[in-house]
Amino acid sequence: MLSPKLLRGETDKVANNLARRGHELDVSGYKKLEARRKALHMETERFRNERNVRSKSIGQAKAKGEDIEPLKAEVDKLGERLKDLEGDLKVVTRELREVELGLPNLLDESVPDGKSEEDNQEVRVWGEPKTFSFDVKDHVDLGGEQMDFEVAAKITGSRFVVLKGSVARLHRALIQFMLDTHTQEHEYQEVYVPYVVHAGSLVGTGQLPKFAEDLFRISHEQPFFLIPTAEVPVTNLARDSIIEAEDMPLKFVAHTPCFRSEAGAYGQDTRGMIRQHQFEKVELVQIVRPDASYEALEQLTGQAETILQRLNLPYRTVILCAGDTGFGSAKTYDIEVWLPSQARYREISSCSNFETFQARRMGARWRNPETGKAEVLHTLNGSGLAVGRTLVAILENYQREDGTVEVPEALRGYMGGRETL
RNA sequence: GGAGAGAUGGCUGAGUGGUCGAAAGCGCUCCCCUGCUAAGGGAGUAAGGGUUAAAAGCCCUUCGAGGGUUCGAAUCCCUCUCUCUCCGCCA
Repeated sequence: MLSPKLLRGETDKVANNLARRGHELDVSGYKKLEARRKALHMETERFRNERNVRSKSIGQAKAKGEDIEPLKAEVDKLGERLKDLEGDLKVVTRELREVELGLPNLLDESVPDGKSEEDNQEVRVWGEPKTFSFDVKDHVDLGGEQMDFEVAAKITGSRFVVLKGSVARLHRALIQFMLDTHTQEHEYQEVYVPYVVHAGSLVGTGQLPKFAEDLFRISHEQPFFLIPTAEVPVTNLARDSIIEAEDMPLKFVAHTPCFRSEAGAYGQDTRGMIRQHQFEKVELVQIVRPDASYEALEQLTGQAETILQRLNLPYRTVILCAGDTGFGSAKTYDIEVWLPSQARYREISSCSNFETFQARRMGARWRNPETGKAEVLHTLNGSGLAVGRTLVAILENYQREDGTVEVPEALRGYMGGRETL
């Protein structure tokens, strides 16, 4: 959510920034609504004041033993009008909040213009796409019987997978390796969190109210959802709280499954493990002082890249252009790993600075020692990394001519010393 | 699942219809005193919003959430959520 003050005070400026994303803010509609809210608000306050003052005088009159009946009747009438006003104000406030919750974040100045993925800018490239002297197979062929989409479809449906044997173990090894690296070398605290969250948490991180169709909703009575990313429960750790400056930055890493309905992705990446309804991810989250968030974004992105470097997987990092930057993000780097079967880079991590966008929705603040006040903090997150896609990248990049796959050196300790899958 | 207790400011914790945005303590800030591994005294200290060029001041809202009673609710009633204790069940 944007600062209501900023939105009110500099509506046109905000509209211009949002236009870079292709989001059109209805300025006159917003201004009209806001003007109505303000008028109602002031009128309501006036009536409340009147009521409070008079009620107090009734109390005093009663204490003196005076007749208070006529006074009561008078204030009673006032109360009726007040009730109407409060009702109207509530409706308008709710409408306005709906509008505010639907607005994406402001973009950082360093975000390049552009409409789509094609306008993203390469920031750096690491490693070189390996050349193969034979026809490369994709991960589905390489996984063979140990990557079973058919049985998963029987159990559940499309976009699920069953992993077996050494592929299942490699999958688990990747999780361990990522968690160990981030906790031991990058000083993240490992956390275990709920995979089911209520709507408030999703509003906090920005998935709701706008992107409900991307989520799996469970339970009929209570609005519970499966998490689409660990970002939701982990960032919400700071919900409704005030963090002391000396405790910052808070750095959390969590491994969780992620569940996405992938509505609207029909026909995309239907083969293999690239796009699944359920996948594992190791997620990095930082809760930081506002003046430190951009430094933290660079750090966090670099930490995610470390994993690919250790696995010796070629990748590149791009900065997302205005049109491709996610709803809540002010600035996002995507890390893309090289997939030989597709002969192109594919997203494996997305690292974003949300500035105050999520914190404001969540009520997450920190105590600024300079002002002594509780102020809205900044949140960031990034995949470190998407486990399923990392598995895909390993299978494809480490394949041999005979269809076997070499185990990356960094993972052998997690694989009982095996050198081949 | 059954029975009971509770939810108050950064924290602990008083407060059962008006003078309570709320005692006290802790913490924090400032000042005074003191010279020795410290302590003592005083003052201030909830958040959000409106009015303002800004501040002061004034006003509104907020005592888990939502609804209700009342001229007036932290305080009474209803619903919900969460926490704790005991019993039952259980990975």
